[in-house]
Amino acid sequence: MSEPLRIAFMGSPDFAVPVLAALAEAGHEIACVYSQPPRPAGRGKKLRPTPVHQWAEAADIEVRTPRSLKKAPEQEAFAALSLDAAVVVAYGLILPQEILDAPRLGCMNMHASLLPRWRGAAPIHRAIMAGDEMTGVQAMMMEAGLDTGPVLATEQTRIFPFDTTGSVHDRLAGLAADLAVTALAGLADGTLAPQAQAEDGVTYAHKVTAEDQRIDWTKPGAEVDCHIRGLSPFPSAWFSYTPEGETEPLRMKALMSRREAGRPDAAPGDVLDDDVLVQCGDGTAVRLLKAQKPGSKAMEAADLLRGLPIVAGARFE
RNA sequence: CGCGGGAUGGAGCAGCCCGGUAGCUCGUCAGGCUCAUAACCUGAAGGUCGUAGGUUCAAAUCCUACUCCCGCAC
Repeated sequence: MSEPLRIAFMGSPDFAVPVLAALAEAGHEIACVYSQPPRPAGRGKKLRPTPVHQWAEAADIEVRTPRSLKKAPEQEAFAALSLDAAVVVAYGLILPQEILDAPRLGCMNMHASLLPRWRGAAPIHRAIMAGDEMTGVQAMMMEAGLDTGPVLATEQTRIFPFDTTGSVHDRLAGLAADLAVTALAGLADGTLAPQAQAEDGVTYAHKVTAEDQRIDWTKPGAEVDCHIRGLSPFPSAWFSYTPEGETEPLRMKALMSRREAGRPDAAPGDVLDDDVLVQCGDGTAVRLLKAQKPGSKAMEAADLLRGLPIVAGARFE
């Protein structure tokens, strides 16, 4: 193993936890963990620390949760850590130049896309929603711009037709954990040289909003399929369905799908058989393999259909 | 005290408002039919109806508290 470094870790969601754990496992001294402040979340509006926060607390590492790093006192406190490096993974705060400059080796970010494609907040979602066939994680040196820094190391993975944001997320988190350790070592001993990102092919992975979630059955089957898998399991795609004899529509979540052939005479949103095959806009269809109705957990289509009749001729909106 | 939905054999649900023998679809097991089958027929096993109290002659059903789950909001 390489020289142990004194580092800070900055991250918030689940995705960042394996990276933090791997760095600790590799023998680095985690001087401090920065994470988003606990926010009211979940039912009941309880304050909930981020997954990174919880992990660090359990490991008895100091956790700081500033709202911002733009003010001098926070920056001084950060500089006072006398760090070799900072590793940043989905932290959620802008790092001002003063912070970026403080660690001896700089700040290294782990990003879940093949830059310069999908700079920004939701790279995994956007890659799958766009139908990308390849993605990956990259270690890069942070600059003032949004995910614009030079890349140290890359690990790629394919996106399969059966992948969801959840499955790719977990795969990339594992890759990121390993890559962070080797990239940090390479950065420290100078064997890895940062390479500037390509100037072409820049796209931005905008945060997924509530309006992004509703399924538009008039879109081509490929898009609907990618939309469903790209938003699964979180925040999830949904559509509206009013069962026979009911007046209130149900808000149904679609969590897994597969593309299939449609029927030339069917309209988008029509259910074509008794196993939730749904017509899309370009004459192809999408079969729902996993879905969720209000009040219930996500279910395989077969389980769902036992309690909720959806037969050929039904219609999704 | 953010709003709402839910917990019933292995799975998904109905029954609850108007208390009184536990029901449906599927799965499992056994047998039958069939060249054969995830098909069909017959039969069987499997449930302290989330937990704890209360009301009642009697509670899945009414009342109270609690636990866990789901959606919205965030």
